[in-house]
Amino acid sequence: MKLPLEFKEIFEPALLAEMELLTTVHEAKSGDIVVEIDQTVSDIPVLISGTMNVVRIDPSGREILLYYIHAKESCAMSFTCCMQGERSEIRATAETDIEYLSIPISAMDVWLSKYPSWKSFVMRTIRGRFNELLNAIDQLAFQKLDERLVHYLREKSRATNSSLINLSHEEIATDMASSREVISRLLKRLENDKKLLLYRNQIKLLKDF
Amino acid sequence: MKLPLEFKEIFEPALLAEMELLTTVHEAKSGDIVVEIDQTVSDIPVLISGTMNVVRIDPSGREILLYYIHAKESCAMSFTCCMQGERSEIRATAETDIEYLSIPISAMDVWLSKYPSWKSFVMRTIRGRFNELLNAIDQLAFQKLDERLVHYLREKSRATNSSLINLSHEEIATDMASSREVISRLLKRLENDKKLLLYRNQIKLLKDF
DNA sequence: GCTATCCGGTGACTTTCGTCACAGTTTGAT
DNA sequence: ATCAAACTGTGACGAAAGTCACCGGATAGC
Repeated sequence: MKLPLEFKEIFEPALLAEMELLTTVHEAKSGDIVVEIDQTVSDIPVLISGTMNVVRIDPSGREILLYYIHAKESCAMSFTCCMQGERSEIRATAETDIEYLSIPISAMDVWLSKYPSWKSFVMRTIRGRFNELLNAIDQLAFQKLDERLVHYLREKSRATNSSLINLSHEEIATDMASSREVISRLLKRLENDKKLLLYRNQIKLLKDF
Repeated sequence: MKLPLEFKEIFEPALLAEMELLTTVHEAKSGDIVVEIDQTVSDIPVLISGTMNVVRIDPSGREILLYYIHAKESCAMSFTCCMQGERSEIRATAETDIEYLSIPISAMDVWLSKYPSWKSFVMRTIRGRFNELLNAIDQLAFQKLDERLVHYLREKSRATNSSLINLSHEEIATDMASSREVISRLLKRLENDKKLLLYRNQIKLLKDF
């Protein structure tokens, strides 16, 4: 039995049985790319454990972090994308070490008609991603960089389940489509405000962050 | 026969027959709100003719235009949202006078399992909206306001199918989450560059816009 | 016609953010 | 141990965008 217990609460028994037959469990190490941009997606990952991050790289190569995918969630863009045989617009990377179920597109297509619990899972996932994107848009359109930085650190902390964040200022700047010096300064201000502590390649979030 | 010819190319005959029975055709005037924020959506609009716009209003009331919906397209957010009985996160407004098919959620749910052409329509729509949102994010994250303004005017022109744009600078500023004075100045610069002509409540885009 | 309101234009100023330059420290490779 | 590379900190400057103040002209309602 490869499926985790939690899945039994989400999916109906007949579907679980098919899953046992048709899907495979994969692992990836933190940093591994799971879905690459321009790749034609033929299998859909559903996360069993760990976290993935999803990054957009625009046509001229500029990069920005969109959101995280947590356990028991999946990549909505991949659904819709591979169902039409299109290429991925985003990159999904393992944020932590992860385990995921790889679902062949053929199965996913059939299940959509056959199993209400799968249909509802797909719709829930898509809805979740829409909301994350709207969130990202709110952030970009309305928040100043210092607020965005706080939000970024909170999400990162949640994604890695730790108040210790292992990133250089440069990496944060890339995720936020900003520049290293600006991020350094904002972080320094947060440190002065006793919200966090700065180390080399590491940030410790304090209680009242 | 209420369904437009174009739909026959998209949907299979059996589905078209059900559509005739289960759906109703509605009209709305330019400016009418079709889907309101926080509204629980029980019917999904599929555009027959005209254009709708989709606007996000963040929790603190700030507003930004996300994208347009053209004929033979639908509102992906509504799909996923109403399938879960959730409330809408966005507002859809008639940009021009429109005609649309109103599809009860119950039908839409059944069709998803029953008709491949409907399933593929839904997936195509969702994919399209994802791409529009990614587009909006690219714009916000990477483009300067003057480039965004040009992009905005192009899209508006496409949405209304006219090179004459009837908007005050204030309205444009709202759509772009910016301020009136800034937009006025940028428009003036575009006029000096012979890209457009400015009138009261109206902008005429020139050939080499 | 008269007036209140809306709309566009513009100068002056501030804030926010990005860029350049450079320096000191840590780290890793040889 | 030495040296190069990576990381952080910071001052100085500039560009982009937002804000404030005010103006004159157009428009709509009466």
